[in-house]
Amino acid sequence: MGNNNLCSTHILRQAKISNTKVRKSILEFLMKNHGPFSIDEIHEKISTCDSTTVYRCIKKFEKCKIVERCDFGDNISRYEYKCSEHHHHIMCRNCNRIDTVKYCFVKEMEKVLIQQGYKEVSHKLEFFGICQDCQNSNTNSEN
Amino acid sequence: MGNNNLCSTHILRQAKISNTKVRKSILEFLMKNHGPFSIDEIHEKISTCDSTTVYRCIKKFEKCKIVERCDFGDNISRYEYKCSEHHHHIMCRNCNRIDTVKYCFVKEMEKVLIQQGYKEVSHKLEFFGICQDCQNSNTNSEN
DNA sequence: CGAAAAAATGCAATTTAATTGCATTTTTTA
DNA sequence: TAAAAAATGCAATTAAATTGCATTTTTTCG
Repeated sequence: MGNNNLCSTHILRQAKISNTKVRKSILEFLMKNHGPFSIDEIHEKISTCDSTTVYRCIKKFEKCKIVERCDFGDNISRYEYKCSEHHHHIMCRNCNRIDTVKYCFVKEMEKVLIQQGYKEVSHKLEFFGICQDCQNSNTNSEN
Repeated sequence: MGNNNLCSTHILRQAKISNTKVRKSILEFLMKNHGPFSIDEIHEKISTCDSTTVYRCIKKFEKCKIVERCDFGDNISRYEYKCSEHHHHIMCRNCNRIDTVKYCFVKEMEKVLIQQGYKEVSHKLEFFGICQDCQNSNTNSEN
């Protein structure tokens, strides 16, 4: 088996999680292919395992920061291999096609997207952090 | 009944949708209170109607651009009255408290949030538009 | 290496946000 | 004010995601 196998194995080892056949398949699929994928899309490619297992693997990957979740507001979570360069996405409101956006200042980015041929461009931006109340009280709801 | 009632009635009329008791209650609640709310939260306040009706009203409001949907990646849609000034949100990763963010350049904004006392600040930014394929073919999946 | 411990998997069942169908009620039209 | 159109309540359904548990695979460590 080739380089990719070694690579995925290495990543799993480094994350200190079990190096199973299913995890390797999922990780290799995500590493070889661009763009965020839904659980269903991943499951279709990794046809050898149950979809529950995909859910569990991806959840583990997310916790280990191997993948990142993207939300496009259609109640379907999509996941992407967390590669080096910071980027965003654009989804067509009509066909749901997802493209990569490499620029990073909101208004500027929208202009570039319009130049690229997209129309009716808008964006969703949400922030996450730990608020002061939570910093003071030590209650932490993460498991 | 006071000014708020007139106001919500006017908005519904302007949107050319029926001016019902339930819709007025929901709209007035959203107009009086800041921050995006889940269907459950709205339903608890508008205790006189079925939750299905809240879903349907909010969907209608969204279509008429009276409210805007926010996604924080927890599989719960939240809705906010679409007031004049452009802004974003920050949700505490621990307690899910949601605050308003009035600034608008990503990295700058993160700095301001950190100055405001938030820690471990990150953001999610997704774009939406109509891609060239969809502009060319006239298939439109919206109903 | 090989047995014990730990972790992952498959399958079935469950949870929960959201949607749909349909009879009834309310609102709008004219 | 009567007819038409739209909204509502309730029950049932859909679909993404989660959980429990028996079985299998992987890891640990003597």
